[in-house]
Formats: sequence, C-alpha cells, structure tokens
Amino acid sequence: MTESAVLTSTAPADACSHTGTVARFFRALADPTRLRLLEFILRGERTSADCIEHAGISQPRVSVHLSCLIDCGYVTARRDGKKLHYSVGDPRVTELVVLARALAADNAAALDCCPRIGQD
Amino acid sequence: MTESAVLTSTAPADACSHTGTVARFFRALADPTRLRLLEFILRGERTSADCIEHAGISQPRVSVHLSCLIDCGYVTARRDGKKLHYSVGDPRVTELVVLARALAADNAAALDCCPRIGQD
DNA sequence: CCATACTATGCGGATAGGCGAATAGATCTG
DNA sequence: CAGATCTATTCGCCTATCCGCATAGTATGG
Repeated sequence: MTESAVLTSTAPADACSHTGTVARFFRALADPTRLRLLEFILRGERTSADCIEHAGISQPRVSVHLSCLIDCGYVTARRDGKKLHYSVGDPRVTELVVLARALAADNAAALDCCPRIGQD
Repeated sequence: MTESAVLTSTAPADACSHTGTVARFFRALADPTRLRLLEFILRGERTSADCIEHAGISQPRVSVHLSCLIDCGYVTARRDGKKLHYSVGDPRVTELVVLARALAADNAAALDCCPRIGQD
C-alpha cells in the first residue's frame, strides 16, 4: 500500500465472519508483544517511538506488529508531520480486553500450567 | 492428573494477570479448530463423540483441544457414566465470543488480507 | 477384580510465526 | 528537488504448535 495509504482500514462491515476469520482476529492478541502494545496504545495515543521503547524490540518488528493490529481492526494510525500516531478508536476493543483479563484472572493458575500452550 | 481428576479447574481467582497469561488465554481461541469446538459446545453440552464428529479430526487431537479449553477456563467437563460431557459455564465466555465476532465482522476484509497472520 | 470403553500422552514430521539485521521505500522540511 | 527522518519489507534462523498414528492410562459396570 502506497501514497497517502489508507491509514484506517475502512472495511465494509460484514454481518458475520466465518470461524477462520475470528480465529485470525484472536491470533493478533495471542502474541504477548502485540497484546502488550495494544494495551499500551489503549491507555493513550502513541507514536512509533513510544511503542519501540515500550516493547523493547527492533523498529522493524514493532512496525510489523502495529500493521497487524491495524489490519485486524484494533488500532488506527494518524499522521502528524513526519510521525504516525497510533490509537484505539473502537470502545469495544477495551471491552474485549477487560473481559478477557477478567476471565484470565479467574483462571490464571490453570492457564499458566496448560501444557498445550507454551510458556512465554 | 489422576483419580477423580479435577474436572472443573478451581482456580483461586487472581486480581489481575500479567500480559503473558492473557496472551496465552487468547491463544486458546487463535486456532480455528479450537474456536470451532468452543462455539459448538457453546450451543449446548456435548460429548467427546459429538466433538470428534463435529471437528473432523482424530480423537487424540480433540482430547488435546478440549483439555486446552478446560485449562484456559472456557469449558468444564462433567462425567456421566463412562462418558464426559463438556459445556461452558461462565456466561462471560459467550460475551467474549460475541464481542469478538462483531469486531471481526466489522473488519473482515482487512483481517482476511493481513499478511502477518497466515491464511488458514 | 477384570474386561471394555473412553480419554490422554508420546512421537516424528510439517508449517506458522516470532526474532534481529540489513535494506528499501515513503514523507516531510527546507 | 534534496537531504533527513520515519516506516515498511526481505532474509535466514529458530521455536511453537498443529497433525495423524500408535500406545498408554483410567473409570465404569458386571
């Protein structure tokens, strides 16, 4: 994607996605680094530099993770001068994360021991 | 785990999980087969045989997926005679899936094209 | 108790996806 | 335009995790 690229993806709002699509949606949050980034951006608009510092990984890696979060609809980007600013527009994203955190917290012990899912 | 194994994991309900735990929680739903199984069980209590037929994979694989869903707190198991019956107890699981489906649907086009997440 | 039916685990192979490093591309400022 | 700066892509490597097949373990019911 080039030019004044579509910063915020304007998808046509389908009625209902098939399971594979939803699984892919969840997969975006299945990586600790990406989830950490999302929660960071959730607490306020951030620049790439903010994200790079917060994530503690290389700029190219952060770029990929942010692209992924954008494609999946969690985050939108806005250009201000030379820099891009990332934020979460849809309040349902917060709902989703809060709900998941609550559920995960209620079962943290078993979750951390699940041998079917590797330790991070 | 042996004996009259802990069918429903009785975790001690922590206040807040660290990011890695929540990511692991999401990872359980990041696999299409597991998500499909969860949504199947969500629509009513199921036996292993039901799940094997519905998922279309081998019994050992289904066993692993169900164990994963149980460990992560999505599903509970109940023994009735020789068979185990699987169901979803916590209504927040339904909330989570519905919310994710809505968000995924609103961005299905971009989601399905995200090159950072492989096609299923 | 023992046989049977149900459920879980181990193994090897294949693929997805994360990482750093190097590089390419795009956009703003002057 | 041109240089500087910010962002994205490519590459090779490595680990995680999926699968089927074979096998082991457990609980029930006689």
